[in-house]
Amino acid sequence: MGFDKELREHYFKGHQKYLRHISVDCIIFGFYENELKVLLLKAKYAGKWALPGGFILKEEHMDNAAQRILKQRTGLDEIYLQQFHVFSAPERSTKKINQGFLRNIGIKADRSWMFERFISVGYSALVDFTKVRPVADIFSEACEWFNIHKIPQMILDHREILKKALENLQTQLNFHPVGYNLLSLKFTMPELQKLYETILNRKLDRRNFQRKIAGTGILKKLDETKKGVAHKAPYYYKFDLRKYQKALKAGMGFDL
Amino acid sequence: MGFDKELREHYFKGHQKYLRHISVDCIIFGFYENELKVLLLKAKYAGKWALPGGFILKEEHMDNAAQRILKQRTGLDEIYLQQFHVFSAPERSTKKINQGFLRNIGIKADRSWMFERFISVGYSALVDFTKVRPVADIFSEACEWFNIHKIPQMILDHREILKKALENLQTQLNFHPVGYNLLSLKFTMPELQKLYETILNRKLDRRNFQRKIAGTGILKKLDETKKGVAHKAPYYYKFDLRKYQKALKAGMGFDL
DNA sequence: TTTCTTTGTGTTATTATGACACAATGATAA
DNA sequence: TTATCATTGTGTCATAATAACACAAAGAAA
Repeated sequence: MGFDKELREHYFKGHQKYLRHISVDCIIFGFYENELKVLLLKAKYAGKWALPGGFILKEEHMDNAAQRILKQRTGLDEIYLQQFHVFSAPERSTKKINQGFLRNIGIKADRSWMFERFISVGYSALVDFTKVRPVADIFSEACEWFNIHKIPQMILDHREILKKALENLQTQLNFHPVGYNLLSLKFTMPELQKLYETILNRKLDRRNFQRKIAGTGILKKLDETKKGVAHKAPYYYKFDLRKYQKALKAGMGFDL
Repeated sequence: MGFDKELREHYFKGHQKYLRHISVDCIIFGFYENELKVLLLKAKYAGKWALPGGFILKEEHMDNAAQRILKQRTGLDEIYLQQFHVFSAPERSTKKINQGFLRNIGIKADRSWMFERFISVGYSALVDFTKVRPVADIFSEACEWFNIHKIPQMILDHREILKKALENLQTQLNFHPVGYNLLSLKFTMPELQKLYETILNRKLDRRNFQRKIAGTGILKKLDETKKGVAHKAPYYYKFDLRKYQKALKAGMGFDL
């Protein structure tokens, strides 16, 4: 079958295309139905889940490698992303796991470049959940969203990477356009607040939140209100991109 | 001569010891005579200066590689350091520069691993200037401190790396023990303030600074005052390490 | 003894923050 | 048709943090 041929190709000839010892792992954050979610892949046979990842082409910028990988998994171009940490423990990628995987699909390869040690650079990506069309890679049998607080068993140190990514998202909240990238173009104030609450994992005062956000001037209130909703309909807002980016550089100027 | 033998060894056999394609570059910050300084190496023949750097042993944690490199350049153990960014532009390390260097010292080697592309992880280190004993490496003819605002011509993208390191130091100021690592055990309030002013590159109000720092409870005032100084003698202070580390986790709780 | 610069310790006006109240809205139920 | 009720929009107030500023104490130098 075609997949196996592609896999063999990868194990035996991948080192001609990619840099050795370096990989990229992406944490793709989305926000849907008031939940913070991450996109994960189910590793074939292993039964465990994995972060979307890949390798760096010999003449490719690492940021572009991350973009390429993200495009393949989500279908989206120009995703907002940033590197947040390098994971370099020598024991983090073990030969055994990879070899076990190969045996399962009937490939014998003891000296593949894939068995060498890998140092992985973690990238954090913020995407519009509704625009993503998840696609599994050749190592995986599924590609699905998971609630950040209901993560399944994961391979290698991927759980640890995920944890670090979330911590990073929390501490850097005021320096990155989470609202713009995780929400749709139009959104209501309660939606924006819920996003912040979900990321920070704590309640915020509704009135103070509104005052502080409004105080930065990054929002444009629309005349339109949300339709078909019980109780009082909230107004829609859009970001004032110029002011948003300006405010982010200075760190938004408020604590929540 | 011994150096050349070591160099040949490195170019021809280094790939047996080290991971390919990955290097570590360190920005070593020190504070002396009210100036923020960085430790640089003068590249042999090139005439330009370079960041202290090196490679990762095949079974070594990247953090340990950085510690090992720092130990060799400064003589110090257990230096405070943190990774801050990965530099991965494919054109950042050019074959030409390395080959030119080799020609200058009379070595012919077209296919050395050193000519392959390198992705470099930037580490930021905070050290006690007075304890450092600078030592050049085999690629360098000198190892010296430079004022952060008087940086000489540098090789490759090292200037850019330095810039990013400084930006990182500035934005992360409240999350890292700059005072504890850059000053001596005993220090005066004006010294601490000058450190902050130098890093942030702006003046701070003397009285407000003192109040905010004192407010965190991270300082212990000593009975001793500084001797042999013109005008009123300032008191010495020490850090209350327990409270310092606690305060850092929360980000010090103040803006300067 | 006087001068002069720097340190130590205030005060005050302004601004930001957290805690809280009430009227307006509009779908749903009576 | 009207009442209900959860939710939104907007406001107030007490408190805390901040910026701006003043003056006395120290102690070497003149």
